[in-house]
Amino acid sequence: MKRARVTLADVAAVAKVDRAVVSRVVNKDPTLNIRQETRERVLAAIEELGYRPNVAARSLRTSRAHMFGLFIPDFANPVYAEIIKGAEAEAAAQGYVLVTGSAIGAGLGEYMDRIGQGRIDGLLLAGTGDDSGLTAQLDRAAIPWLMLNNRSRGVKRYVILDDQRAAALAVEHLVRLGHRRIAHLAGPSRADTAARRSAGYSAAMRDAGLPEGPITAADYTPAGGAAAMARLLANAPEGERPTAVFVANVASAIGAMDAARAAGLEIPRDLSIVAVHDLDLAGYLNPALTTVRMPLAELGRRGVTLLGGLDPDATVAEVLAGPIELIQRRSTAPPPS
Amino acid sequence: MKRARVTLADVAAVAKVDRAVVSRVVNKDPTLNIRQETRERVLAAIEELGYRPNVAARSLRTSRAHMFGLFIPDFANPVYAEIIKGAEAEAAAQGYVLVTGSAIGAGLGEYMDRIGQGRIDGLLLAGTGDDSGLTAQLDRAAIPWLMLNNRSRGVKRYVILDDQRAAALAVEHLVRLGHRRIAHLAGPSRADTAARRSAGYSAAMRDAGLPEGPITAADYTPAGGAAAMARLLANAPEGERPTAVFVANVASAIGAMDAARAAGLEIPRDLSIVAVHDLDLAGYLNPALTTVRMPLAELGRRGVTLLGGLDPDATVAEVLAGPIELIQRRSTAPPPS
DNA sequence: ATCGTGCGGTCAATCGTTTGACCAAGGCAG
DNA sequence: CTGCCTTGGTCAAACGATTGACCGCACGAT
Repeated sequence: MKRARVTLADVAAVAKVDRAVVSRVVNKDPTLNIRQETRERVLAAIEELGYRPNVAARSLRTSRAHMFGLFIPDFANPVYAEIIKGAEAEAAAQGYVLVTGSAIGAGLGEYMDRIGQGRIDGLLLAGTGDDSGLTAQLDRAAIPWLMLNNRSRGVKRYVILDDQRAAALAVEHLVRLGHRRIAHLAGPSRADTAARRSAGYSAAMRDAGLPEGPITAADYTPAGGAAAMARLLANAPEGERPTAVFVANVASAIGAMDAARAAGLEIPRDLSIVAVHDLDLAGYLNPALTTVRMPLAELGRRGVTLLGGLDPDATVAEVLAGPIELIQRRSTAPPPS
Repeated sequence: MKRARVTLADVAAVAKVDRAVVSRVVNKDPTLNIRQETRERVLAAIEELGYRPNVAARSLRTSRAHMFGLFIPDFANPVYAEIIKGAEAEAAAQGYVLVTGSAIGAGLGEYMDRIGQGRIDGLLLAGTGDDSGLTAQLDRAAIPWLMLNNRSRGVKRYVILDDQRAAALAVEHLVRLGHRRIAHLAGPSRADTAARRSAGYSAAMRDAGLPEGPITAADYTPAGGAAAMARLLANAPEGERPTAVFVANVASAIGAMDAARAAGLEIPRDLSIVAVHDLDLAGYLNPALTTVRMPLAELGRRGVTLLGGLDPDATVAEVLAGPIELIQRRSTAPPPS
């Protein structure tokens, strides 16, 4: 069992050529002039020895790490799982490795310290609030970065989804069912997605000629959704309780449904619920949750693509075109008559 | 805006010392003899220039990448999210970066190719079936590896949880409630966790003096759980339908509950359900799901710890001691009388 | 006067790849 | 015969950090 690592020099020795030739063969250098026979000798030697290029040496020399970073707030949020999948697939297609890190314990700053200098060629920031000190630091290190699904103050590089349209789709669905008192369970006030969905809600209500219902902020978690729904129901004057709620996030919606049940309401008979982001899970809930599907994987993919050919100084402001559709299930129905 | 990266040599020049001194200061080399004043000059220069060590150069020289890999089947499975969290926290504590990859598209083999040689110092394999060719390849590359929550044929390095005890806890809970016909919705037949939970189920049934109920295999997904539950109910002779089901995984359980409802059963009145793995979500389902909590984050943490000081040839076979507890919620109740 | 030793550093080889520059031999045109 | 091009490679200097070996000086002991 040989376990000393095999280097270019070893391969070169076996193939009886210079290291340079092996390197150029490995990297398919088009400027290399080589006899077919020699090339085969080299390839055979590589195969025989099981040669794999040493990435450390390679990236020291080329100053490209062939890695992208993806920073997310929390792995437990399945919304990010979709984004990761898309990003990972695209990174793999480009021959890059994706290293996903979360805000566990420390924040992005500490993550960057661990990542160190020269470990990644670009960084995707998903769902991270604005931290202008940090983006400045990234700029100083000349690391291209891009915000996913999140803009923040003064930031000039992001790609987002059309959350406004998603919200409108949800509201229009409720309106079509006959609802007139439609509340909004929004996301946390710091989140840009929350703001965009709220804007979509407001615009759609206006378009439908309806007055805005109560709006309550909630974390993107079941617990947050439950608490917010409880508050929303407690504050509604008797007889003016909303007949439907547009929830900004599917995780909150799960908690919100539970809180509504705890308040004695039956879904969808007494209250319709529709939420943003379609998860596998949504169809198996009780009742199955009506959602708006967003192209999350596509967002991850697009992020990596952009990062690939990005001038560190470039400006990117893109709203991803992609299918956004309403998935109707059992949690929405006409209002009680 | 200076963006040429600053190297040891730059710092050394500013501090008017040799590169070696700077290196030793950065790495806190205990053999270094240095005047306090000089050390401060060096630290000041580092601060002033914003020096960060270049990881490529460092790992080329030391042949340690300060990265661990973690390979999982699917990011969308929240069970892995917990493991990742624990592993990431521990890796961070050790000054390592965790690079988590999934089986997207290609398998572990292709992942290893992208990771290349020398990019990671160790690899954690979570929930990956046996692939002896691959572990052999890892051994050849002298990369320490460890299976998490999964043993496979002939593999001598793993750390697992006490799934057998978890299963027993669940079954005992059902028995205590008075159930006698307890079915088992197992995991996929290839999964080692499924086998261990099934063994726990069988042992607990035996201990309780009860005959094993029907056992059906299901993927660890809502869809898999739904399909399996439908099969299980269809196959049960009238009048001998189980009054409770022990489900091997929480994701399957969500689907299983839905299928039970679709068959006209009410939970827990007609059928009690208890599942392995406690997720945040479980408490907000309708009805809230009784689960067995497993120390998943601890598993990830322990994996990294072991990987840290691991001789590539060592044998590890550990059952993680950690709290396993039943979280009783609304999905379990005494059987119909 | 000599030796040893502790202090406060310096020197330079090394890790494995990449890549611009260079070169020998053969062929062919003038 | 000379000059020049093409083919098929070779040479060696980087990339940036680490680390064992070494060194000059001062001081105290013998």
